[in-house]
Amino acid sequence: MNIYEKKEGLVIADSDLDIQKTFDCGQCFRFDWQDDCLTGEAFGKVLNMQSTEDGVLLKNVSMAEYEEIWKHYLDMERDYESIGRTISEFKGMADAAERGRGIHILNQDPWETLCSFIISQNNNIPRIKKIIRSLCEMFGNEIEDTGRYSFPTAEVLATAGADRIYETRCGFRAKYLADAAEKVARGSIDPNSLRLCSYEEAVTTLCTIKGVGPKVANCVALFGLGHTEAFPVDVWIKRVLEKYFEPDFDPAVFGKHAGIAQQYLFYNERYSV
DNA sequence: AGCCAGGCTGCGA
DNA sequence: TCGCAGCATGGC
Repeated sequence: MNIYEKKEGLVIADSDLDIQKTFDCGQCFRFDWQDDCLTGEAFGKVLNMQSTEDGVLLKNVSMAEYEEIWKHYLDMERDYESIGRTISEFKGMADAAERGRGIHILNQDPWETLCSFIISQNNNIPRIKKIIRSLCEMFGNEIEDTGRYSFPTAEVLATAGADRIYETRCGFRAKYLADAAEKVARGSIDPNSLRLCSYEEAVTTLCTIKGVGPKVANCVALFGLGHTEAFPVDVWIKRVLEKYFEPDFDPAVFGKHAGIAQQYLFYNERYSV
């Protein structure tokens, strides 16, 4: 990998990172394409990316900002090529690992990830994105006159309450978001601290929130807490497991790479071909 | 028009 | 403990 600054921004060269796969594989709902530019919000900032022949260009990003925020967000320090080789050695994984090459597991904000996947239940991706945008516009703050809004804090959502959250058209999930906001605002759950405890403890804690079950908790563990052994099972993954694996197959065999294997399987089944 | 969506809760057996 | 209807809304 080779990182350097130029006048448009920062270039990540000689990296396996594929922003198309990474941001279009359903782990993140805050980015959109305009032509070949990918723009969205994370950690209260706007990020603008483009895949160029030199590598991935992060527009108007300095080396300092990259080091401080985006390197970790984009999970640039993990050796995905090595992990991909390991995963592809498991029976039935070679194809998925090959097609999923370039996917990174984003290190998203834990609180935002929790809300995003509460919203995701029994929902489709375009509408999930729409609801999250409404939440940000109604309860977040505008980021430097960009017309884009930060994700609201738990305190703001707790104060707003289920009735006002309902105005985002999120339906029955409003009361779930309100419960999550209340628990976090009161301090009975601290999403950031769940990064530091075990995967099992994080999932158990998350499941005490109304509307959070095993699938949502595993998505939060994987996409927001860095617990890469998480293996979210949704309808797509259930289908994959039934089609290609033995009935008694246990994803725990992937160990700490289970979440990455899961993303490869999900992407392969859902998006490729 | 009608099925389905990166599921979960609450109920009944 | 397991199975399953119901859930709000809107994408396709």
